[in-house]
Amino acid sequence: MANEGKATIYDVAKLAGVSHQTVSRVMNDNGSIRPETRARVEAAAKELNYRPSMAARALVTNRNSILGFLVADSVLYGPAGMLNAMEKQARLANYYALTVAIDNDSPESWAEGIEHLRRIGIEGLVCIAIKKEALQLAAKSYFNIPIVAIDTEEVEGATTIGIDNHKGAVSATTHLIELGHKNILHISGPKDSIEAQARLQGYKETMAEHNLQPMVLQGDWSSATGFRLGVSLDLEKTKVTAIFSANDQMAMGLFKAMRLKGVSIPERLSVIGFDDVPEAPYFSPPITTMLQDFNRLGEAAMELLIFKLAGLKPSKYQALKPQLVLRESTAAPHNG
Amino acid sequence: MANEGKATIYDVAKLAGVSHQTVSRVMNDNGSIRPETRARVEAAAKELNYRPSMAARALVTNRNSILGFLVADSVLYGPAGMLNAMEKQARLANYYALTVAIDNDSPESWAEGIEHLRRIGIEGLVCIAIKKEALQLAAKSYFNIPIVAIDTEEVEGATTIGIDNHKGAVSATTHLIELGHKNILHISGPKDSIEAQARLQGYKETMAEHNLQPMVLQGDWSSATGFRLGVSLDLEKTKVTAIFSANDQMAMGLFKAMRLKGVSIPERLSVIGFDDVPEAPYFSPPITTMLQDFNRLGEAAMELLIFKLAGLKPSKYQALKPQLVLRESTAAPHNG
DNA sequence: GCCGGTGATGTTATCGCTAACATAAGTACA
DNA sequence: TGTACTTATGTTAGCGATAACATCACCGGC
Repeated sequence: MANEGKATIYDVAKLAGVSHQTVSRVMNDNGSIRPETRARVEAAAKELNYRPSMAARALVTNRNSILGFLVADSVLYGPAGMLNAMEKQARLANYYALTVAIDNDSPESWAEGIEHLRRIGIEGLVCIAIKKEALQLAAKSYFNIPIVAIDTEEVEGATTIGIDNHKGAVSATTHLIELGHKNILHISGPKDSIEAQARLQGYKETMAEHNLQPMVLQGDWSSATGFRLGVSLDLEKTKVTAIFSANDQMAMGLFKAMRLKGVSIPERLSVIGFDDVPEAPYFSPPITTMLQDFNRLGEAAMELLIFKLAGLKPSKYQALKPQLVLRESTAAPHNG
Repeated sequence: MANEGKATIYDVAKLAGVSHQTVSRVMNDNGSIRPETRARVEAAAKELNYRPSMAARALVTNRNSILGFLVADSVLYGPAGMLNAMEKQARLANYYALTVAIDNDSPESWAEGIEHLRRIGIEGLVCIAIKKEALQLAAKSYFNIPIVAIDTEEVEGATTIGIDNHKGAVSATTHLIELGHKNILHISGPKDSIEAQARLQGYKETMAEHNLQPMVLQGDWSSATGFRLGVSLDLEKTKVTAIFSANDQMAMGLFKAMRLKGVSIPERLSVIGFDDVPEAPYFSPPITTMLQDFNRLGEAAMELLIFKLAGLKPSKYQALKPQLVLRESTAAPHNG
């Protein structure tokens, strides 16, 4: 414990009575070593509390075992959950997770974050919830390392992975239609979000399939906007009886607006959300929503990246389908 | 753009017509350099798209500019927000944020996470929301680098920083008392959380000061437990008219239980939470709570760490006091 | 009994930097 | 006008690993 972290490969070699190269071979488990020698080296390493210098290793191998995580909105439930899952997964494969948080709305922030990662040099990159343009910039700067992007548009130089937002939106919309609703409004996510667009598309197609007229209000993921849209929405005039909100946050804002207007959910208005945030069961009423398994998604993304790092061609990725979670915010329309 | 990231200090030196050491001096801004020489070197570096090798630098300086973040529950709003703020702050000072997520309930997971950080070698460590025992283990393993811990018990070898949970609890309790409540219940956080204990203490002291009888139910931060406790609580028998919940999550569960029992908030029961999660304004009713500024806290913690890294004695840290956010879940008791 | 092959180990060079010392050209002062 | 500093730069050594090549037993087959 005394000379904490100071022993080098030479110290170990000396104590074990072998050459430093033999120690290196034992540590990296390559080349052939007599079992007895290996034992001696391992004992010496343990006694000296030896840990190889990552810096020295990185210098000579040109690989540092660090993966970069470029993330926007890391405070949100989804990205935070994925980061968590991915770090654990990366660690299992002996990789380090270096996170850089950027601001989706500031191109300057993209460049800064990417430059930061370039400086330290990373072996692979994961981009989470970042804008297409930011991803493109990253891909251009990093064209020689594997990149996995989660929930983004396809971009040259990066492999994209995500949940099947389209199918999720179809399920959500179908649920409302099957309950008997005809005037179904969609509150969408921001225009520059690929997930938002996929959900919008799924909604529109499902409506069209049932010969129903789509109605869309543009949102931005935030509860505040959900609230604002809810306040200004005229249910009488539009005859809306159900709303598909592109995420749970906006649905929360919507709920509040409806409470204020005295519109009861689900009797007068059905609402379905998307994500299944932890708070969802505790809304008033508990919200029916589409569950996304961020944990699995994070794990899948990391597996994919590690595959690519190993130089293997990953098998085609099977997009995860969100699951309908039935709670109490949807019901049949009040007057058929 | 072609030989991406491959230029070395020697290439730059050659192009600029100087020695590699001069390049080093320009890059590190030390020693004296003729302005004209500096300009030539900088131009050469730019032309070659030169970035110093962190590995080589780390090898020789024995410092790698990496800070470790040991975090539990990184998915929760608080820790996630702090991580975000701290990474940005660290980046400003040219440090890298390497995150390791551990499981507070598994000592094995602590050891694993800490060993991971030890392997890569870090310059400083931030511990967020981790258990006392885990922090002690970390402090023991890292006694030669600065450690800053957020929201933990004081531990030898680490500097602790946090918000003033005690004062926050006093404010929350006082708010209820000033409204006229006498039978005030506290739903606490887990026993092994220092924050929970400080809040509990603040509650008890305030009650005692006003000659009121404290009542405590043991919680664990989760909405599910808040719900369970709310269901089993007999308001008639206990005469409880107000509840101070140690966090907003549990309050959410409580709200749901009360809705089910037909107890209206705040008419029949006042509830105050703690944290001010983003969803708080959208609860039904919007919840009165104690705001914690996680952003500021994260920044303060990082400033502290950077101070210590520079070898300076940081000035005494001024704990941030949570702010009362008045919303609609508290009111005067129904019958005076 | 000589030869090529394999298994186990040692030796040397090298990765790209910074530290420490060396050098050369001014600059100030006696 | 030489000594003593400062300023600006160059030269050499070494950080702690891995890679590549060298060495030396020992083994089996002819």
